Amino acid sequence: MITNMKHIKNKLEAKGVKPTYQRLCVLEYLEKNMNHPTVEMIYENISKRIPTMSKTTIYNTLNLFLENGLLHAVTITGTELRYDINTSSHHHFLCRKCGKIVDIEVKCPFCDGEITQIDGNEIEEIHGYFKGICKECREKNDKVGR
Amino acid sequence: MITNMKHIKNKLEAKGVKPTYQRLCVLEYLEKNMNHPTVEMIYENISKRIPTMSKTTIYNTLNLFLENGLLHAVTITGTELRYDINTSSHHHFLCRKCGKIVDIEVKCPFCDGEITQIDGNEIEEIHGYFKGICKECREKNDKVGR
DNA sequence: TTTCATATTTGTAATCATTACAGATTTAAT
DNA sequence: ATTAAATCTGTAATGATTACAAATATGAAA
Ligand SMILES: [Mn+2]
Ligand SMILES: [Mn+2]
Ligand SMILES: [Zn+2]
Ligand SMILES: [Zn+2]
Repeated sequence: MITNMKHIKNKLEAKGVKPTYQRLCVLEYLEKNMNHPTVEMIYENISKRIPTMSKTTIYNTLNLFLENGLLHAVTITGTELRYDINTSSHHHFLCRKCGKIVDIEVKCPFCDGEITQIDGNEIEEIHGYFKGICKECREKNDKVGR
Repeated sequence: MITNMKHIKNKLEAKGVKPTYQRLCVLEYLEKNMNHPTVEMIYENISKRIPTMSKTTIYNTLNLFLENGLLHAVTITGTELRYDINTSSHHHFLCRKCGKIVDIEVKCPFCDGEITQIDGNEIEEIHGYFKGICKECREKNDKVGR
């Protein structure tokens, strides 16, 4: 995947978002790190290079991106929002050991977008996620011999 | 459904939780109001009858109930936890108009408990919910003629 | 190029849900 | 009645997010 600045800039302009320096930085981070980061993670990374970057700007930028469909917010840990540059319909897995969130591709009957109603309720968004122990944490445990 | 105090008391004792007055009140509220309430909703209701009830006790009690499997927490709005006395495997629908959360019975291949792994990740919990406009809000809109 | 209105960024204060904590009260055994 | 443990209460602290106002940058008009 190409994540150069030109591509980032085009993506912003295609959505009618003015490509400021701060916005380019945030979008670049999201494209390079597809880890469903927290605001804190984004801020920590960017502020190392740009010490003047304000955390409020991260919040403002992410909310702007949300409004313009550049990303999705993931409510899963319960304590904070996670941001997802992958806006296609997919599910998630949260590891209770290492806290990692990974994408899950499931053939869910609702993800196809064919079903638009349930019990008379009109569906606009579908959210699905699993909690448990991720593959890496399981393998790590096996090595220790538990 | 029978929701008298005797039944409530038995349910607590069956899980090894000492049936104090405050705990009985909280569990009674949850059984009578299966609306996936917030802490605030529970507190507002109970504190009317028992003005001495502390909000901290509501939190403590709900966390105790969670530990003992008396209820489930639902992470769906992103701003606060909702509590669910229905501990069977089911999904939810959140109305973006009225904020109501209702149970959804879906025949999801994961809810059966047959699938225990995805991509090597061990599944312990399954969470699914939909967002949109609930049946009642849609009908209300139709009446107005929109 | 100056001028000036507008958009953006920044830092701090406020908000809100939740947890931490310590003192008061209740419970239950001696 | 004593007393230790459990529970409850009120307040303070925490942490994520938003509100807000001042500072800065942008971009068009003069
Ligand atoms: Mn994702
Ligand atoms: Mn439910
Ligand atoms: Zn893990
Ligand atoms: Zn509704």
